[in-house]
Amino acid sequence: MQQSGRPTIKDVARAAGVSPTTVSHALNGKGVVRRETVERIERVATEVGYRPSAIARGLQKSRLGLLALVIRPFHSLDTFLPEGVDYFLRVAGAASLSAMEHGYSMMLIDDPTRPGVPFSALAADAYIVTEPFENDPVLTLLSEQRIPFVTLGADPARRGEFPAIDEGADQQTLLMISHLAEAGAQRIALVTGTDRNDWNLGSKRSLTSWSEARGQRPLVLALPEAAGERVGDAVIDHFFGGDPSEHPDAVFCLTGRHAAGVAEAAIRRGIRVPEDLLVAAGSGAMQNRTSSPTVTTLDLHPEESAQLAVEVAVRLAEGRPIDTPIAVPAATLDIRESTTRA
Amino acid sequence: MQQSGRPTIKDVARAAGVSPTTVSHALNGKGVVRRETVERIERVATEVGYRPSAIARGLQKSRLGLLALVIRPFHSLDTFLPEGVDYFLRVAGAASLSAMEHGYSMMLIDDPTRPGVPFSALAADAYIVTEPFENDPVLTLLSEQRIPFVTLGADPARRGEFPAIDEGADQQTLLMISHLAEAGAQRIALVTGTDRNDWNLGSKRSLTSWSEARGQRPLVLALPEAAGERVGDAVIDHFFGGDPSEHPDAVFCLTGRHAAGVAEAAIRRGIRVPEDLLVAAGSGAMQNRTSSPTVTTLDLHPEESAQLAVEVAVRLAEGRPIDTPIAVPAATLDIRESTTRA
DNA sequence: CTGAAAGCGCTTACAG
DNA sequence: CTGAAAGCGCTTACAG
Repeated sequence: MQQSGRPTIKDVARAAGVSPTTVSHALNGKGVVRRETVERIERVATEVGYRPSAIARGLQKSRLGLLALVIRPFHSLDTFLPEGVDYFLRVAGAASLSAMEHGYSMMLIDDPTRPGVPFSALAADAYIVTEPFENDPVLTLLSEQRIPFVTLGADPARRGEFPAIDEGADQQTLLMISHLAEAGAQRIALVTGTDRNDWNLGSKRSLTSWSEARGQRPLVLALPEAAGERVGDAVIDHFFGGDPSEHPDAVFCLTGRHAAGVAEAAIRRGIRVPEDLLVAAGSGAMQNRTSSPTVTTLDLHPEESAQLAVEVAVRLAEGRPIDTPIAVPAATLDIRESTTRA
Repeated sequence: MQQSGRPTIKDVARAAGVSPTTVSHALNGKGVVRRETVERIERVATEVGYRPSAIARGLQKSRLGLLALVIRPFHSLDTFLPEGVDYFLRVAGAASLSAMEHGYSMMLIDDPTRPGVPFSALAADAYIVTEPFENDPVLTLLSEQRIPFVTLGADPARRGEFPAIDEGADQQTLLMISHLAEAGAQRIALVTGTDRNDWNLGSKRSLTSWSEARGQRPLVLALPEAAGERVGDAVIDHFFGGDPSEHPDAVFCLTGRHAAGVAEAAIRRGIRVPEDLLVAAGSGAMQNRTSSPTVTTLDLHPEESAQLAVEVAVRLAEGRPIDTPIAVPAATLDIRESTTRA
């Protein structure tokens, strides 16, 4: 029956005394097969432990039932994911679960344009690319190969060219700026990461124009995402080094860990939070809710976005139309102690 | 050339004026092909944007270059991953990265024994199953189908039957018990989760025999993992309700979030931590390092374990022998304020 | 050095 | 209602 490996459709056919065609029909509910035959085939199939090969089937339809999530900053997050970088992992978890609900599996991959990537890394039916870089080569590759994809956040240089779940980082930044201003901030500094994605670039643009509209020199500093809390002193040194009239009274860090470090460093150096300095984060890290003071963050709703991305990816994989523009979950504020003055 | 979809090996062959066989040989460095021919074929291949189909290739070798990570408590973690459940996500991240380094992609899947799972969920070359349940049907399925797998933690009912990265939860528990005893604990209570995995069952066994050896009635309580910090009051009520001579002076919670809740509830109710009560966690959550007091945890080294699991899975997928027993990274202690008396 | 043929395990017109 | 045949895109003996 099964000489070396798994039983195939032929084994089932032989054991049931029918042709492979009929087995296929019976098991897939295609064509017309007599009731009894179907039942016999099903019985035999489970007896011999038959399980159709996803690969062989994939070859027909050139679809594997596989989605891929490209976490763009995977490597800048460091070989081992630092604790507290919740955002991408929450996206990955939600996306995987959601994919299964749609009948797909989800692959987690790094950059598929690197030489020597596994072939399987390009075998997915559709791709979700999180936080693409400016002119991201991954998007270029996928679109050249006509492989369907959707991005989570836009390629800042090619916004609108590709399907995207994208509220716009500038939009999100504005939400936080307004909150800080309402909370009393006159001079807001921004700390971004260094990856050239929309999240970093768009926020900078947004803060810059806000500052300039008020006749202020924009206070912006870019520091590596992976540096985490360690950036605290560097940020304080940078913004509180020179002319006191140029000191910010609020610091908005795009990453939660940067914000945690800044709040800690400020307090350690006698700058009270929130009395002297408001501190807020773009993408919340766990410690922002437990630190003292707790830190105000944006909630980017990673799970909802991931679910939406999966939905779009599935439609693309199946060649079905997508609703455009895609309605995106809007960022909301989690207001905490660090921006709440008594 | 490429009528509807991607170019195939035939398109390349035609464009290069050779047979598909020669293209295959040239591109894979198999057989003997003249230098110039190889170069011409390579040139043509990139010109037409040819990329071999991982699926077709997979059909030959019945290998896709795909690994799968089955996160067993995926659903008990809830549809959306609660923040702070670091452990499994760190495993997932490290495993995905490590897989790519070995030339494989990594799929994240939920229970592949559920009816209606995508076929692709069973198409991986080898599986990693994290924290299998007692007599886990996933392991039964995989082993029946002769699909290679390795577990992260053992099936408590079938320890030793399958390849496993497994230090043994009882071992790990003992490490923490010793620490608590050294820190002055006389009576240690244990709070486990409710999944029937080795982590929960082995710890209970370990604490039970330790208590009984000292002539004490074991203090053990099982509460759902997903309840998180909310269990705090229930735990305090349970252990501090009755006879004061039976009150614990240390609580060891297997999950970090349980521990965070217990410490918070204790303090709120006038039980000082660590003076009156030591609190510790098995698997650290982020907030354990930032809460006040910070909470002592075990470090289970999820990244190293994940890497090791990938290595084993790859060997299994390729039919290579594995070193047994597998040398496992030992849990270590992260001693913090909650178990440090002045 | 190169290619025709068979085959991997399925599905899908098509014919009976 | 059932099956023989072709084909999905590759690889791999084998023959020339």
